[in-house]
Amino acid sequence: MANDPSNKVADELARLRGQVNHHNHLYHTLDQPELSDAEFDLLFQRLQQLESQNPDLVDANSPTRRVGGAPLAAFTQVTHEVPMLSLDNAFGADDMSDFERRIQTRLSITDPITFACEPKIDGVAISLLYEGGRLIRAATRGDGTTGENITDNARTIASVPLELMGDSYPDRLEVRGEVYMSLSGFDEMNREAEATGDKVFANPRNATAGSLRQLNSRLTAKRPLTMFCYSVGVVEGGALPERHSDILTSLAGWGFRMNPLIEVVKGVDACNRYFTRLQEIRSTLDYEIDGCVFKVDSISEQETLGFLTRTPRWAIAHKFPAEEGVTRLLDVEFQVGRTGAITPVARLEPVKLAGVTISNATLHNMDEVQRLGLVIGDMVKIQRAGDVIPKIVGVLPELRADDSRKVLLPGACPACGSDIVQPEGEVIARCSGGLSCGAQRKESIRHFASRLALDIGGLGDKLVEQLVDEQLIETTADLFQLGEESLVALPRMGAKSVNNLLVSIEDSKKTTLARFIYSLGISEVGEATARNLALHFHDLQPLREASVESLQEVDDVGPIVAEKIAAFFGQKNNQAVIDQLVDAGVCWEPEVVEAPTSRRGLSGETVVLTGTLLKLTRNDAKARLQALGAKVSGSVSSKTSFVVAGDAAGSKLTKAQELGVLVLTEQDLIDLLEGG
DNA sequence: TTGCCTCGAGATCA
DNA sequence: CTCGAGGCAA
Repeated sequence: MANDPSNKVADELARLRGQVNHHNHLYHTLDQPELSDAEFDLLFQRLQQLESQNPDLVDANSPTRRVGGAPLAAFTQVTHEVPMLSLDNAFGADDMSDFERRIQTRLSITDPITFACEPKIDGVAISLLYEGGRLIRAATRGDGTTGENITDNARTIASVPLELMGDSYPDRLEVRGEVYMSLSGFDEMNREAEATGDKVFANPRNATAGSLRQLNSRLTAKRPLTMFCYSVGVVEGGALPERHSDILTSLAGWGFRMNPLIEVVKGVDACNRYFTRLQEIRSTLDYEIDGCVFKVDSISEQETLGFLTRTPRWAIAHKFPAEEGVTRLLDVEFQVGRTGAITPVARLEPVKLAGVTISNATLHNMDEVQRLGLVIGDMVKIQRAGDVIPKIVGVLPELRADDSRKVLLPGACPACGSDIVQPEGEVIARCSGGLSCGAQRKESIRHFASRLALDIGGLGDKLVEQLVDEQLIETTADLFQLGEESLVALPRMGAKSVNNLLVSIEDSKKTTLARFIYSLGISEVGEATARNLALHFHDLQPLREASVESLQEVDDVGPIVAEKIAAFFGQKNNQAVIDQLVDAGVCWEPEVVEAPTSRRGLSGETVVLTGTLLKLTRNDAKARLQALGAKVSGSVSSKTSFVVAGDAAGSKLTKAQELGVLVLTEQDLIDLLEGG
């Protein structure tokens, strides 16, 4: 075998790949090229040529693949093995002191804490997963639990290592960081776009997010993306150092790009000085930052500190003060929410602020309007902080125009004309129309279909609006009675859209008790309370009959919330809608308390069974897949993780092959179920 | 809340 | 080909 010529070629390919990777790393990650561009091109072309002569020896992680590959049908979902959390925010030196004090208390020490300080890059967070030192998957952060598989796109980013350097890396290693565009790269890209008549991007952050969501990675490859790494997720088959800063050093050694401004300091005062210094040099950087991140440097201390619900206790983000803008308040409109709450919304003269054009801002309630002393026609100060929501922070009364008019709460609901009531001492004014108010009906249906509720894809605001206005539906239960005939009659609803909608309505029937409770839209019952109710009552029936007293036994449910819940189930029409939903086939598995350590191997995956299974019954296969967290669906789409094809599989198999969806045999499935 | 990409519908042209 | 809706990210 040693004399097999293909081995020699393979060796040569490996050597060239190594060289290209090495010089790529020197150029893109370390910014210290040793070859001229021409010399590098020569090397690269040699690799390309050899690969094109030996297509069977081409590696998926070859640097030549950075130019992108064939377009995807759609992104698949990825479940993060270690959730990608967000960070708590500090809004000043006081918050920073509190942060250090909390840490000292929890660790029972009084010495200053050692922190790693980093600039907070204004880009898009991603996760890179390596196995045996090879990039096998890249994913967006998504909601922190589930993101999108953007491996093809990430491969095109020159500073993302395709193969790790050295040999001391863990066998499985997930590296996290921020993808962004340098300001110079962004400007150059827009200049070119302008020259060729293409559309220009509004700001580097949105351009980055858009580039990563490109199904055609060849287009992503043309965008000037780069990344800084800042933490790790999964680590298996190898150990990392005891300090965060040393982990980053290890990462750099394996080929990851690190921000050069990262520093380790002692004590919160030094953190604040770092913050001030970064604020000063912010405008000189070639990338956008919106603040600093401070992390407890000791990993064992991090572990002792642990996590709150959504954020680690050992890290905090300190954002720079928000940019302010001034514009004119053109009008205040009133929107009606799901529970009838009337919310004033400011219509503003469009103004550029931090890279986007602001023309709307919520005002929350009339107290806020009073507090600001808002008058229509006023010039107002607006902010768009690190958070995303624009906010009116004040008025400039000296610029008040003569034709200004006061903001008045309307007496009647703008949607249905019912009286607007505001109980004494309450901040929120409400439409008294209940579900006879079209706006409230629309909002409750929209809530029912929303992602965290029954997640009916394709049923957006506009469609709900149409369905209610055309009187095709009145309650959420009516959604399940919708037929093809009535839907195709709607504007912009062709056969395809109608079918997609009906399929996602059908899919939504299989849900969880917690989602179902949440979907009902009971006042004060959000995602967390719905989950607590589901865990406490295990099924719907006892909840439907629960007394105010027994409801208060549920975690985080006090007298007020209990009263709201009991009142909701006390209404005959609510009970009737629930009956109709259950009759229509909305169902859920009995609620089991999930052990926090149990990792369900297929969660987030969608599986389709087709053809005749010989060794398993269909129901058995379905139940066992679901037990592993998979969603078993009836139709193949690009979201399908894999299709199990039994005997005499038909159109679903064809569809799967068309979409390039993985197809497993029955034996594969059995192996999967038994082996994990 | 805005900006981005994708998809499907419907218009326009061949 | 253009437009608008839906979904995603911050």
